[in-house]
Amino acid sequence: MAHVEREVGRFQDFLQQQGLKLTSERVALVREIFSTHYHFEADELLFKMKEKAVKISRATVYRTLELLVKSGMVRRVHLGEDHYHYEHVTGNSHHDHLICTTCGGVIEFHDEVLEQRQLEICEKKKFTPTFHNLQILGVCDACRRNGQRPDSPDRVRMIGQTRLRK
Amino acid sequence: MAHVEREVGRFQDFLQQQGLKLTSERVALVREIFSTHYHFEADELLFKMKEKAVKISRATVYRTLELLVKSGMVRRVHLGEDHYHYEHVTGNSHHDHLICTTCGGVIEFHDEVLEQRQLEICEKKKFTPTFHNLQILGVCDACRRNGQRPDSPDRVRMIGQTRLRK
DNA sequence: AAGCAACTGAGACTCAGTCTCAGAATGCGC
DNA sequence: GCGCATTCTGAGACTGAGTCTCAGTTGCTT
Repeated sequence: MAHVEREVGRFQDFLQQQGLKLTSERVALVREIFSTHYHFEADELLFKMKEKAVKISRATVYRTLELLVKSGMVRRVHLGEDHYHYEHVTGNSHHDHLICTTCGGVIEFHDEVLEQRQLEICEKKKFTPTFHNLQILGVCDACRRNGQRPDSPDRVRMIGQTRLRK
Repeated sequence: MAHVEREVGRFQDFLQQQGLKLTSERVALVREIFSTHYHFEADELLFKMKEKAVKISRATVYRTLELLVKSGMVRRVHLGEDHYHYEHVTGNSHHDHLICTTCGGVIEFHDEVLEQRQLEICEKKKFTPTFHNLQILGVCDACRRNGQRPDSPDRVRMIGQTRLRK
């Protein structure tokens, strides 16, 4: 919990610095975000707040997420679905994702070799990178053991669209 | 043009094999897709057809794209925007993307070191990969020379949302 | 404590993508 | 070449994530 309050403080600093205000809605959202979910969706957050009988409108959820992204405390990521997900930014630790197309689970990893090689590629192409985004889709250990075949004939559709939906 | 007709043939083979029909709309779309655009959006395609006075409904565009994806001739990709893009699948050549957040341009690349390393990571995590997806966002050579600063204070918002829009 | 800028909620709006269904076209069997 | 089941198409309603607007509210500076 102390940890969560530290995040609230960080956010307050950011807001103050921008001439913005720390409202009760913003505090509630930051607490919710940093007390549990590592990866989450905007609608999920909206739902959780409603569950807790804290009334916060959709517009406010999106507005606050935008501020959190600007402040660098939260990052917006694509996880293979057709809408955004968000995740905490802990320190500077950039990482990428393995996404199980069977259970929807997400495994994070960070690999220096990969990072370095990407920089080399950018240099070769005279490209100045600011950010990157790698998702590897497939089947996790648990799902594979449960007899899920990773390579069904329909795999293209699975990955592209429906599998992760709903 | 002969090249385009070969793609039409490939699509016809696929349709036949699935007990589906080769309609004039499908032919027109395949021709349009494979005669120019390497990367394209569904709406862009819809617009181009309207421009050429070929009347094809949105539903048909999306349905045909779905079939092309299933046939393996086209791939659905995320290019950092909040909706899908599509690209040709030429042979088996998988590749990833450098995306310029200033001009919206896309540079493709393929790198075996990167591919290999990803497989190693998956192995270590007991993850069975089927597909992956890497975008590196940044500023291309031309835009950098034009004095665009890659690291503006607003960079997070730029990358995450607005920059590529519209 | 006042005042004003910033904030909020409700709901209208947008935009990509999907679905439905009645009418149209394809192509297989003859 | 023709009939006809099957598949396709277009129009437009629908969905769901996300954005915008505006009138009323709240935080914070003085």
